[in-house]
Amino acid sequence: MARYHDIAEAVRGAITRGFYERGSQLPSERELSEEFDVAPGTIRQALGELETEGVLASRRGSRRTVVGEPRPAATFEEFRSFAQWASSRGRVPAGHVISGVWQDASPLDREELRLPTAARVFCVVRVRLLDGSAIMVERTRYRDSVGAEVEQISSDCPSVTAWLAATANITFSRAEHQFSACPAGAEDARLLNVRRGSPLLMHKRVSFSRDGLPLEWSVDRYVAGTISLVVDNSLNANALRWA
Amino acid sequence: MARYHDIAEAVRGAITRGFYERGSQLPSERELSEEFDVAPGTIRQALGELETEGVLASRRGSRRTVVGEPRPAATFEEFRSFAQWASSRGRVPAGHVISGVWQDASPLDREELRLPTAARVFCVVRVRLLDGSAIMVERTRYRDSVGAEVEQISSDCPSVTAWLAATANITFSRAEHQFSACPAGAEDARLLNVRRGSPLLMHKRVSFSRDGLPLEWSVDRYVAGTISLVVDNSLNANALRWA
DNA sequence: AAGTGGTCTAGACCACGTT
DNA sequence: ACGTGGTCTAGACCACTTT
Repeated sequence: MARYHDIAEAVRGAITRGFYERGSQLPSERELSEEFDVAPGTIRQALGELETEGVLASRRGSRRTVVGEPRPAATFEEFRSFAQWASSRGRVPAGHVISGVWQDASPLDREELRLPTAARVFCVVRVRLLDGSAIMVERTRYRDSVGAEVEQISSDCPSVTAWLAATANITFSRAEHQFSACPAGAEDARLLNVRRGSPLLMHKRVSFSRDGLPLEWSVDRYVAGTISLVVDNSLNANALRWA
Repeated sequence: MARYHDIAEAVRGAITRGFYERGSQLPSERELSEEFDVAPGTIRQALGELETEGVLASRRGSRRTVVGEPRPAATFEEFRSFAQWASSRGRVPAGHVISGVWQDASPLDREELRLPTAARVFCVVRVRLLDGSAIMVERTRYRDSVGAEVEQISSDCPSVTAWLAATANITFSRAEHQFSACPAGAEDARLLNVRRGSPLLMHKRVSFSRDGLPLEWSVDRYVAGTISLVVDNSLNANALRWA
C-alpha cells in the first residue's frame, strides 16, 4: 500500500537477487528518486527501513553502501506468539493447560500489570510442545479483562494470541522481554522431562495493548538447546539492554 | 543538534516530569508543530522516535495517546560493551585475559567472519568481573586486522571496545546476538567458580563495522542470576526472532 | 570543488476512527 | 462530517567526505 514500503521491498529484492552485491554501492538517493519517480523524501523513508534492518549503512560524501543479506523481517507477532513462530517455520506447535485458576493479585502482579490494591488475576500454567516433545513451560498471569476471555479457551488451543485477536479483539502491540538462565525446579523437571537443576532459558515477558495497558505477564522456561533467541541491534536502532 | 531530536527529548522530558500523564493524550501533530514552530514533518520525526521506544502509541481519528514511562534509551555501545554498561551503572568492571593466541580459522570462523579459505584469527579467552567477582567467561575470535590491534592491549584493560575506538579507529556499528542456556563445562566451572553443569546464560555475538564487515565473533557465558538481558519490541519495531 | 546524506519546510491528499 | 495520523511532494540548506 505505502509507496515507500514497496520501494524498500524492491531494493531488498534487488539485493537478494544479487543485482546489488554485498559491499557494493547503491545509487544516490537523488538518482533513486528519479528511477522510482518519487520525491526524495520517500526514498529516504524506504532506505531508512533497510538501514534499521542493518541491510544498508549510509555514509556521507561518499556513496552509501550495500551491507549484507536482507533479513526475513520477522514480524512482532511471530516473535510474541509461540504458535505463530512455529507454524511459520513449518513445525508443529501444540500445548496443553496444566492449570488455570483465579487468584488475588500478588504484589508482583500489581506492579507488573499496574493493578489497584484489590484485583484478581487469571493464572495459567501451560506446557508447549514442538513437533511432539515438551520444550517449554509457561506460567502466565492475565489481568481480569483478558483472563475472562482466556478462561473460555479450550485447553488444547494452539494459539491463545490468535484466539484473543479473533474472538475478543484483544491484540498486543508492544512487549518487554527479559532473558536469563536458571536451573529447572521440581515442577519444571517433571513437566519438561529433564533433571532437576538442568539449565533452562528463562524468558519473562510483559505484553501491552495499543494503549500501553499491561495485559499479561509471563515467565517461560525453555529446555536448553531446543530454541534460542536472536536479536539485532545497531547504532541506529537499539532495543537491548542489560539488567 | 537535530531539531527533531531536541523535540523528542523535550516531549520525553515533559512525560518524565508528569506534564503528560500516563494514558493521557498528546496534542495533535499540527498543534505541536505550531507550539514548537517547526514543519509538521519534523514533529512526525520526533514522535516517531518516541514511538519506536514504545513511549507513545498513535491512533488515527482519535488523538494519540501517551503510553508509558520514557526509557533511559540505552545506547548501542552500552549494550555491546561490558565495561561501558557496568560503568554507566556505577559498578566496577574488570577483566583479565586467560589466553590470547593466533590460530588458523576454523570452518566456523570462516563462516561467521566471512573469511577466505586460508586465514588466521586471534583467539582470546577473558574472564570478566563485576564488583570483584567473576560472572562471565568470554571467548572471542577476531579477524586478523582487528586481532593485530587487540594483541597489543594490556591484559587487564577494562574496555577493549573503548581501546579499539580510541587508538585504532575501529568501531562497531551493528551486532547480531543469539541467546540460549547451557550447562557449565569443565573450563567454565573452573574460571567462574561454579559447579560443572550449573546453568549459564550463553550469548553468541557477531559484531560488524560500518561497512558490514564482521570484525569479531564471541561466545560469552554468564553465571545464572548475575545479569539478564532486556529487550523491547513492538508492532513498529521488532529486532527479535526465535531460532 | 563537487557530491552526498541529513535535516527541514510548507504545503497536499487520503484512510481511518470517532462523533 | 470532522479531525487525525500516514503518506507524499518538490523543493531548500547544511555538514561532511572525498576528489
